Amino acid sequence: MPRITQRDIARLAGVSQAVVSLVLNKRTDATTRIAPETRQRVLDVIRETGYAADPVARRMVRQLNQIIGVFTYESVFPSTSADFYYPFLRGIEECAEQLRCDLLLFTSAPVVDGRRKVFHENNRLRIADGCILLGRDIPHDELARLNRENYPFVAVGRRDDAGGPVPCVGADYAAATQKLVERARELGHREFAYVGAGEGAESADDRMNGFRAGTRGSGRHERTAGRSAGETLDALLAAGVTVAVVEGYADGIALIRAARERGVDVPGDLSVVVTGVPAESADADIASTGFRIPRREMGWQSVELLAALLEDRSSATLQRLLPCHFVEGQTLGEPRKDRFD
Amino acid sequence: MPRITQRDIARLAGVSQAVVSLVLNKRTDATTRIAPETRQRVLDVIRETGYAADPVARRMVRQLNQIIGVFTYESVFPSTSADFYYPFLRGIEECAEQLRCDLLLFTSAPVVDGRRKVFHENNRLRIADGCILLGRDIPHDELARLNRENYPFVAVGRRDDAGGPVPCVGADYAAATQKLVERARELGHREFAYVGAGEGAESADDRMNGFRAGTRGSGRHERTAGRSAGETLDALLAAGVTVAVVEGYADGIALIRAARERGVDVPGDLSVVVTGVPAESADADIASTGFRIPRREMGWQSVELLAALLEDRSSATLQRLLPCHFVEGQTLGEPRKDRFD
DNA sequence: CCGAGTTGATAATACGTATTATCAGCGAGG
DNA sequence: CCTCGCTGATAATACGTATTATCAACTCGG
Repeated sequence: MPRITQRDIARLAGVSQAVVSLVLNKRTDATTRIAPETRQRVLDVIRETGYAADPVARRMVRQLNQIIGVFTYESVFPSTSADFYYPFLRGIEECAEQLRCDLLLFTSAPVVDGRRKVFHENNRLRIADGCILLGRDIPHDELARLNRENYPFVAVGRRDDAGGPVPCVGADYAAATQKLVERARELGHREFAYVGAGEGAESADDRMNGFRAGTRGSGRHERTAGRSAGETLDALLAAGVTVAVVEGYADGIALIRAARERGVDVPGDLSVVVTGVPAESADADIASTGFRIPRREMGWQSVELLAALLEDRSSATLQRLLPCHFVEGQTLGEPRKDRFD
Repeated sequence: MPRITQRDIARLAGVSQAVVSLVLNKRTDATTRIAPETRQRVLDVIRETGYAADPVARRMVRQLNQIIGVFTYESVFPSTSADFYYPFLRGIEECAEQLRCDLLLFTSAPVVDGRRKVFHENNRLRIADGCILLGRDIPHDELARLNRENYPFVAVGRRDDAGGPVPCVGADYAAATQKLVERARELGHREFAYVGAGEGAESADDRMNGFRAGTRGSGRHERTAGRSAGETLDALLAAGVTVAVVEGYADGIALIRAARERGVDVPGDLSVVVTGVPAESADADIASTGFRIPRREMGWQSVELLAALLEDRSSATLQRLLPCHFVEGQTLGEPRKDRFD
């Protein structure tokens, strides 16, 4: 049962294949004219046979596939990754839908050590017109290669240059973190500490930079790697810190829990602000103060930016930074005046 | 920045386009021979350029693209749909990954009245090798048309015939529901009621059939449409029902809550079993008894079945039914012996 | 030194559609 | 009668890949 083609329609209507195509595409240029009765005859046959043009052949002729690739550095749907990827993907899906594009998830990329690699043996990136890159951290060399190959892509999350500026849609962690510090300062805080790596990924760098700007370089830096929340808490209290700016949400929650367990009042004895509160806070018992990352909007705009790149390479701004909105929680308060009494 | 083609590769490697194609397809027939050094030269260029064959052109000639379409009747990522789609997609992603296939989400299909339509103006189904259909209910006419057009697809969830058997991977609601009833019978229950539509969708039909088989036709049927949980509860109690077999999880929870509010003890006064408990019960305060739908496994097997269809049209079993596992909760108990005393 | 067989590569073609160039027919104006 | 302009349709081609037929060069046995 071979597929019905325009040739078949043409034969049935007693015309040429070209006429069928012209009728289908409703061409009414001055250059292409079709007699009304001929057009009707073709339309009749099409209706009778239920013919529909093969979209694949159609795409052969038009260059773009209307397919946007989505490359995730971890599997998308396992629940461990879900909370992270979901909001981004929601925005991506919504924008793609509006642009009438399909989304291609590169599940074929082999997972090595829990991570996918863009450039592997049988790379299929070019199936899509362009690609959205999604991941906690994206290897610098892969970004560089994408740039080198002039492949249209957009990273979700700000990225440092890699053989040229990397097209990306990020969140303005620096400004948001700085604003958190300023707010704490207004409440009377003077002893700040940044809790987390503070380096490595761009997102950490940005937060640390914002922290430094807000504290005028006077803040402490408590690294969490290899330490328990309790140990970090001890270090903070010993140093006389009154407000902890925590890099990761999970670390923030852990710190607050550790404080509660020891009878350290939050925010009475120690204020804790988190640089990234999930959209739906999983821990209902703790309403942490901090800012929200506009993940959905980032997803949306990354697709929009990619579409702009595909239309016109000389697009204005290759990098977009979206503002984060303050989240009023219950873990930031005034510092205790009498704490050294 | 035109697309890289085999012609480009051929030029760079100093061979003809045909050789590139032959190398790519790893042809080792006696009729097609390629010198090892030539092959290597081509492979080198391919690797350097990151070339990947245009799937659309490929599809023109061959049948397969290594692309599996995923058609969802609602948007996937919005949180309202997430809980439903998520487990299916997890299985789909995992299986596709193993098969080295990419997933194409048909986000281009326009959403009308909150639902997508497969067959619309510019249908792109054939870009994929085949398609997984995912949705609470799938229009019968679309299934029929897919069958008529001989397009390879698999529906997730059992479907009635539509111009022939519909390839699908479903859950055996009938058997699972019947087993629930039997279990209640063993505990001493004799007054059963099925709560829900009990018809319309295949999933409802199956549950109802299982219920009828389990009750030997003696059970009641309480429809929920247009009624509050309280009204349903009243009807159940008035009829002397001791165990309610509830179609939807949300309805089940609502019924239990309504009972609690009125001081009706569950399961003391009324047992409630649910025909479909989510993997991660969102309502932590209620551990409902029922069975779990193997959503992830359904997703996985649907891809596997589709792959089988693509390899060999005369596949053995077009329809698969997976068993549901009993979930021991706290809403099914022995009926009160003295309730009429 | 010639015909046959082998090796390695290429030219040609098909897939189904969209588009462009071309062409046959015809009526009108010169 | 010839040419021009116009109408309506067709032939030809391109898109990128896979496959088949073909072909040049070389080897080898006789």
